[in-house]
Amino acid sequence: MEIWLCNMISKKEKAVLNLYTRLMRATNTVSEKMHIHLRDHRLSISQFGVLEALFHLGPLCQKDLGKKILKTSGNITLVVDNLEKQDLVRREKDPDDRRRSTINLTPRGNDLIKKIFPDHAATAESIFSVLDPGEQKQLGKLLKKLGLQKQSNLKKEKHSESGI
Amino acid sequence: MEIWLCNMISKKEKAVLNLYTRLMRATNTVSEKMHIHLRDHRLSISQFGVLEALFHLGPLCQKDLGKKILKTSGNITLVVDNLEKQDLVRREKDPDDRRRSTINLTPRGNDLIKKIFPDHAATAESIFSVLDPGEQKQLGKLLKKLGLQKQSNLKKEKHSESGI
DNA sequence: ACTAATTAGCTTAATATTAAACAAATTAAT
DNA sequence: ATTAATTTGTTTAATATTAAGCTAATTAGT
Repeated sequence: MEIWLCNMISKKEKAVLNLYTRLMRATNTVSEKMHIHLRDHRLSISQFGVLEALFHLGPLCQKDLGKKILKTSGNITLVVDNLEKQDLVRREKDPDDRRRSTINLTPRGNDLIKKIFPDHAATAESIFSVLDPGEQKQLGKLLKKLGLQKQSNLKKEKHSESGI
Repeated sequence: MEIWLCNMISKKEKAVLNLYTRLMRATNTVSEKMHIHLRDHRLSISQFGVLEALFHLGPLCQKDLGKKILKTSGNITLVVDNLEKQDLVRREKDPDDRRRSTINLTPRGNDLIKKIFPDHAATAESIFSVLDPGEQKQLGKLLKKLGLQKQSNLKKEKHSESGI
């Protein structure tokens, strides 16, 4: 069962692939759980991400929202469209730069996110409670290192926004 | 900017949300990089996952493939359909259980995965090389703990009163 | 044997996501 | 000032994904 590995990849690469798998599985587990309570409010993860970002950071343009929730601009257009249909956010033309619109929470959107955010936080705490505080801190440190890598390490990128 | 946190969530919850964000960002960074070289072969991550699973584990039924690459059964049906169209895998009726079909790699599929797998492994190694071996081991341990949690920790109902 | 429950896979409908091409507005270069 | 390059957001087309419901096949309980 393991013989094929010998002539294709090194032991080191095998260990790293295992690590990759674990990262994907952990993320999958966590995302699924985080998604459960959002479904009760008919919010996708992206929609929640937008509401949360606006709630925490105040009004943002779509570009910044995209950077925040790690989605493409076309996707943000749709997410904001759908949130606008539900009267949770409102586009407002930026007078200083007429390419931009500023996305604002409506009172309804503000109420909603204020209402469900504590649940969101409690869910996250419950999920990560399998790790003790020291482990959580350590995990955070390692994930930060991993997430901060720049695309330029490998191949070319499409739109290199600095923050991600 | 931080005042709102005080009366909504605890410091502990805030730390955990930060950890959650880092997990998502790290996964996003890693996935994007892993995806780059697959695009050159016109494979989605799911498609590659199926080929890789078959390559490593031998023929599998769709249920097992779903467990392996963490996708729903309906999705597996489509992924296998598309791979079959490209003559990379082949469904074979299981004579012992006629509900099942066994998914096999075709020679073409076998050649492809054999050809691109080393690149895949090398990419993974490059991505995770920002962590030293000790850190990688530690990260693996923590992610395993996180990924192994069972749904039963939280609420497991699929749809609540609202029905969606 | 008969019925009920479960399982595997498929289908359908709705949504999500991306990539690519595009228009309009802004900024930089000369 | 005029042109070229960049940026922001939208549109479009293709694919991905899930949830829910469905059929057929199998298994378990009686």
